[in-house]
Amino acid sequence: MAKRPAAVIEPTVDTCCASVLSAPLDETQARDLARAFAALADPVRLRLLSLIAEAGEVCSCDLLEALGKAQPTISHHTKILAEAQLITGDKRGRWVWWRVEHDRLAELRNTLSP
Amino acid sequence: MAKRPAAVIEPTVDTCCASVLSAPLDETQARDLARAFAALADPVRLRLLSLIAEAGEVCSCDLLEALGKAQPTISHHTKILAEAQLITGDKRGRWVWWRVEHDRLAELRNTLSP
DNA sequence: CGAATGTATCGACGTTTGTCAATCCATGGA
DNA sequence: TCCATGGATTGACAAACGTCGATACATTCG
Repeated sequence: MAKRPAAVIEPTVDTCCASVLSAPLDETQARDLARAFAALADPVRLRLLSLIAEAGEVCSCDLLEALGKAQPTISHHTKILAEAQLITGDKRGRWVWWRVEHDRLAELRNTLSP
Repeated sequence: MAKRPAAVIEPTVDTCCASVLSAPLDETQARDLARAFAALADPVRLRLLSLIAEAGEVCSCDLLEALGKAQPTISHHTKILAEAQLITGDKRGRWVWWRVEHDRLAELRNTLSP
């Protein structure tokens, strides 16, 4: 399990999003952050994310049967997660391989820190 | 600023929610977590949360003018945040004083940790 | 090339969500 | 007791969202 490429990650973080707790957000910050959390506000997307995280890399076809949803539905959800930069897709041959953007996840985590 | 009562907080944490990244979520976990993130997925609620966090304690009347929304709208949002256990309201006299549930916020933060 | 297959896009449908005017409830002061 | 005030609830409406069948696009294989 977890054939993630070892990775050293987590260098460039928290240069993007303001913390919710440190100072009142202006409307733009609030709108952007809300959009990011909205990507996490769906059970199918959370399961999708956790499946990708566990496997390291997954192609959409695997997600289909794992989640019991129609193919356009899965495609819809991967798109939303990708737009939120929580996953990225790599099209290799006929398949798209998805992996988690751990840096982005850390950014979001930081917005909830004091 | 920040007249928070000193507080020692952050003792009992992470006994509630499974991490999104450690193992695939089942449908129940995913549904509950999604509901929690949905509470954060609205710009008005994020600003509300950050206003309460900054002030330590705020009554709804102050939030009204700060956010430029009608009173039922504010009431609606505080209810959703309270149901998600992200804030708690204390009715003292005629006013309700809101404060942030930092423990709950830490729980959510942990669900995004590896 | 043409058939097969993995994904994305489109269109439609039912549900959920954010918003506010009107109203109700509860508390405190006259 | 009566009135004033802060907040919650109700009802209505428009916008956004999740879902899937049909279809289009792209790549691979024969």
